[in-house]
Amino acid sequence: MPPRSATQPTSTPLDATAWIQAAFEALADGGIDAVRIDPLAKRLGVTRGSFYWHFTDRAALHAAMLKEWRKRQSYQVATRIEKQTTAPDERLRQTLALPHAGQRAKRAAAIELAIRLWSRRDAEAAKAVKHIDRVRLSYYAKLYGELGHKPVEARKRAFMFYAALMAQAFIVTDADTDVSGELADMLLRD
Amino acid sequence: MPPRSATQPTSTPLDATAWIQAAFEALADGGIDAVRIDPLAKRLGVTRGSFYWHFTDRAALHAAMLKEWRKRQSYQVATRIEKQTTAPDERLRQTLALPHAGQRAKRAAAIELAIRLWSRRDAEAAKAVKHIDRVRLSYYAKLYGELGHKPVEARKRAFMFYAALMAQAFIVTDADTDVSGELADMLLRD
DNA sequence: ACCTGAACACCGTTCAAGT
DNA sequence: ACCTGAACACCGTTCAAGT
Repeated sequence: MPPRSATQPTSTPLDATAWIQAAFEALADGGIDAVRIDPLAKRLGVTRGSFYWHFTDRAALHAAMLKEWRKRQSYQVATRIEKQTTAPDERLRQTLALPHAGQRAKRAAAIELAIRLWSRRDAEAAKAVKHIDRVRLSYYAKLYGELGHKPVEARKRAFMFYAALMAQAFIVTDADTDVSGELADMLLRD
Repeated sequence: MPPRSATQPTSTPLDATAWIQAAFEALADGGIDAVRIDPLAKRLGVTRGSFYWHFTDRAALHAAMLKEWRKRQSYQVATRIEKQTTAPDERLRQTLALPHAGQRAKRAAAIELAIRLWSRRDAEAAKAVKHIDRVRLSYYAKLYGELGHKPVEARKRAFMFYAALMAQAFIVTDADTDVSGELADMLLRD
């Protein structure tokens, strides 16, 4: 049994976290249907049976994934940017630049997409997506508010901003045609 | 092998129709996830393998089900009522009374619900639902138009009418508290 | 505390062989 | 034309037994 590398040095006992991490890997690769216990076990270098020490069943893993995603996204939306700069328009610009941070961003986009697909057939996933959308939109609206826009206008702009952000993450584009700068100018003018 | 009764006298060779019919039975009972080849085969009194003479795979069965549903619903929306009466308001009243036609109606409602659930995670199912919704709404709007309402108003009323029809079919209610009459009065006044 | 191994159950799919 | 039977593959779940 060779694997178990990306997660642990070489054969420390696994914990639930390792399974969740592997699950996100599979999710990014093949969507929620690819999150199957048997392949995950192989990937982690353990047997199928060991999964059941950490989770009661597959549904429990799914629930844990959603919880983790909610946590990560709620944290990221503001904190990562807040630390780097304080001007609201700079925060918006930097948020818009995030999808270009290479491999990490690609994986994040894949997970984002997979969860949104999943949410079409799973009520819990749908709840998580709805929640995160609300969190993000509120944050962007807050920033636009700080730029002097009235609440209704700020909400509208926040929506357009979010749409642009999504589009950037999901639409396939050549690396050399990065338009995030122009996009930012557009979304921030007036 | 005893079964194969509801469909055929006693052991005529099956055709695709028999599988589709059994599939709808399973759909009404347990949703799209209950439409599995193995249980269907048992229900039909044949082996799993025979399925593959009629369909290339499970997806083909799903596609056939949607095609059949579209056909049936497109036909039913108008034809069944058109034959019985000619006055538009009477047609609306009779449409509203349909969900009370006992066992048949219950099964239809179950299928309707199952397909709508399914449509949340299946693009083809979603297309079928969208199409049928359009067909139904157009028909109701046409009837309201014949009652003298202007197009926009007719569309609004058609929507409310459709909503009421759905609600009647899906909301669990005591048999003795049939409100379809009052509903019809409300939806047809002015 | 964490995992193996083996077993069971349930299915989708394929296909040669039957009638 | 329609179906059987057997095989294969892939998984979820359980659980006694190991360390």
